[in-house]
Amino acid sequence: MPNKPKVTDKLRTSLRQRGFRVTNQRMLILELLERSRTPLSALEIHQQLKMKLDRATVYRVLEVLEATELIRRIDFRHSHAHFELARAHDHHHIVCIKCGFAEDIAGCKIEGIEQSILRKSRRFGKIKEHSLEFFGVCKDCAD
Amino acid sequence: MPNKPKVTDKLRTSLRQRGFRVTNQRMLILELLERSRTPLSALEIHQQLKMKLDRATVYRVLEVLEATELIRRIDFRHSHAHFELARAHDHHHIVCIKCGFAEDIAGCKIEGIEQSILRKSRRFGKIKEHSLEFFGVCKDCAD
DNA sequence: AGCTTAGTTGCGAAAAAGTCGCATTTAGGT
DNA sequence: ACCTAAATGCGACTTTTTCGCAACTAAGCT
Repeated sequence: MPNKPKVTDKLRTSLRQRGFRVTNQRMLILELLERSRTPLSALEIHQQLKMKLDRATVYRVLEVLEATELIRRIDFRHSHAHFELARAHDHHHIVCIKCGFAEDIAGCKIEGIEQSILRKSRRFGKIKEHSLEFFGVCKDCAD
Repeated sequence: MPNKPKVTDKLRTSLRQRGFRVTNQRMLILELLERSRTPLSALEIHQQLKMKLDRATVYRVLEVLEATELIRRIDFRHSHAHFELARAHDHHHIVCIKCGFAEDIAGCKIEGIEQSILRKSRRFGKIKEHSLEFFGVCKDCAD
């Protein structure tokens, strides 16, 4: 009975606020990322939505969604970016340097230190985002 | 009178320990990264050492130097990787999302929490590295 | 509901980033 | 000095990302 369509509502307001339009392609990608348990690459997004949108559009949509802070870009050191829905910034990732397996780490360890960083920086006045990833060896790959 | 050639000495031992050879190309890249005040991309490294080594070699050397933990890979969200000398892990970075300018942040905020992460993880037994980058807006780009 | 138009998309091309196979060269042990 | 496995250069190639432009469409206006 209560609200199901949370992400798409947020999409509407976030995009409109900044003069962006609400399009099918943007919906599709955002919903896909919402459903996904793991961060997805541009290629994975394109493959899962094949025939629905163009590869170039995937990149352009991801750019807009990132700019509106609806999604977040993540670096797994795989030579291509991954993206995930920007829920509350409440987790980080740990990635296996051998097999690439990635797992969430619950809890954000960073909030609170951003102010002290800005106080010390000569050149920066604002922090909008951060990324914290750990790289290790998963138990399957341990020798 | 005391030791000047620190990094190259470390290169010798680190490489030899793992059965890698000490080559000119590996020296050149490591020394370049040592001299550089900022992390460099593969392209920048290749350009600065042009005529001394091939583009493919740059990537292969970077892979080896990263594996031996002599250098570290950094993600500035620029769709290509950057690399810096792995001194003590004593700093992070802050990157302007508008102009790309990057600055060091002194002091590592992470050491100490890695153990608690491993205790909670089902799949990981070892953390070898982490990356912590902040993304904000530098004063020149503030509107 | 139709008109308008600026924002978006698809398409094709291309740039940028990274990888691979193979012949040649070289580090480092004997 | 010789031998051999490791590393490099070269060229081709794949993957990842970006771009220009014509066609399409969201959303404001009447």
